[in-house]
Amino acid sequence: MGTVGKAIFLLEQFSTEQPEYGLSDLAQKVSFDKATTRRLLVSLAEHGMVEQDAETRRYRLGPGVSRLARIREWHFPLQKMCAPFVRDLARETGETVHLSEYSAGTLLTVQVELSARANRVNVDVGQPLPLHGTASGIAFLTCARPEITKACFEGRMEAFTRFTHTSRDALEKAVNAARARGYSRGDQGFEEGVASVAAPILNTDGIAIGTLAVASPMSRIDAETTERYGRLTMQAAEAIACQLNGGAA
Amino acid sequence: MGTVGKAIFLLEQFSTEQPEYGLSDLAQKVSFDKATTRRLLVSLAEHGMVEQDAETRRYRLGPGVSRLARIREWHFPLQKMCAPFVRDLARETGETVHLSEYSAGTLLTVQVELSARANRVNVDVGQPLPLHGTASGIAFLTCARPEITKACFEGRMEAFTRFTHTSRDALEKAVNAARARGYSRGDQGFEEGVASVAAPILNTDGIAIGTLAVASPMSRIDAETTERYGRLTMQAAEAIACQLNGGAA
DNA sequence: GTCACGCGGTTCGCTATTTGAACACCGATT
DNA sequence: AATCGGTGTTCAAATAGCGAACCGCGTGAC
Repeated sequence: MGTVGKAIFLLEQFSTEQPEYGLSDLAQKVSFDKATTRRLLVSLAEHGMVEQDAETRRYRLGPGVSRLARIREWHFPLQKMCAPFVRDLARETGETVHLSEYSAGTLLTVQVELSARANRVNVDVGQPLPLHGTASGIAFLTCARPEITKACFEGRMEAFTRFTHTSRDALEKAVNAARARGYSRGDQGFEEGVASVAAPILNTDGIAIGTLAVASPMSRIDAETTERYGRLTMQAAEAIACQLNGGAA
Repeated sequence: MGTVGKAIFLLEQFSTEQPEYGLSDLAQKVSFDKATTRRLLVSLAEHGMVEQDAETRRYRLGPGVSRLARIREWHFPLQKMCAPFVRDLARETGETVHLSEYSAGTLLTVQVELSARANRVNVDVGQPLPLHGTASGIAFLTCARPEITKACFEGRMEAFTRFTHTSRDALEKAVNAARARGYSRGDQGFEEGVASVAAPILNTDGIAIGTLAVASPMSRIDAETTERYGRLTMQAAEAIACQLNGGAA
């Protein structure tokens, strides 16, 4: 791994559950030398990508990352643009809706609108979703760049539940079915008792950049509602794509 | 400059005005070798910090930066938290209000609420504000970490207008006056015809992390309104700090 | 058509940067 | 005061980065 790879790897250790690290913690977690870790952190800190608490000496993400993100959101306002669609879909279905964006091998949850019901599916912002094991992932694979699909098919497929597709064959079948249908179904592939539908959000070239998904407890779901949610999700994803790309159209 | 420094420097070239670069453009802009630039970009792309348009082959900021920013905002929701205060202050004053956060030597504009008046001051999100030349900067310096103040006093002070403080003496006087007053005044130090007041936002240690500022056209401002806006800004900044740090309190 | 230019991308020997074990430090805790 | 858990620093060894020169491709001039 190159030096910048390591530096970014450090940044990626920070999460909502673990937003701060001491030097040694972090060095151990990524198994770099303490000295190395420190030099990287100092470099990052010089540019505001991390900051060190003056008192506790612990490190956390700095203002620099927010700055970069604002620049990106400025000319590619995925989140802002999708917010109303996500809300509407959540209202129409009464279920948890989440929006994900593809990044470096997985789908990252960007936005979540939780169901108002007591029995609901919880998804966290920032949570990565495996391509092979979720409705979102399968929807994404229906229109992903060939390299990505290939890498996914050829990689190891972890089994999250006893329903997870773990063979290339099974996955390919699921993807093809989803492609034909226009939306994907995920039956407890990632978490037992959860059924989802998802549709890809396409860019101008017809390549998926992310997905929109509805996740419900199995108990509330039958073939008919699945179909209904699937259609709604698909329509919302298309509307998003339309606004993202065309503007008007 | 170390390798990670260079990598981040690349990221910092992207801005709202110039959100995309070709390889050669970028290499020339930062004056690195093309090969170097490319290697860095590839490393960054592997982690989603930049992405390359499949068609035009140009590079832009990737989803990775948004992800990191979301993690940061999650446990340090500066922007979300400040939004209502910024709006209220804008409503009370009828002028443009902007919130900045300190990062790597300057204040970065995080949020702007523009005045509804036709004749108003415009500030862009992401715009960096020099410490020595703006009301925000001076407010920040009243409670900055000593190293920062020192570096600023000893560094070169660019003159943006004929009113900019360019000597250590003048700046120090302005900072001291602001500290005594509780808020800073900036009279056309950055842009002619613009008068601002600003107050620092402090962390638990009493160190400034950012500023809140009101910017008005000179024509609408007199000593009395300046004083009024100053007080309002100060109060809002204190309220923000209180909520950021204490929670309740 | 073809020539030359500009562009993205790649190669490979040289060298400077990074590396990490060992060490120094500082503040709590016993 | 001695031990522990942590941050931060040093320096010879080695690894990773560097960049001039290179390829291949598309484009526009002539």
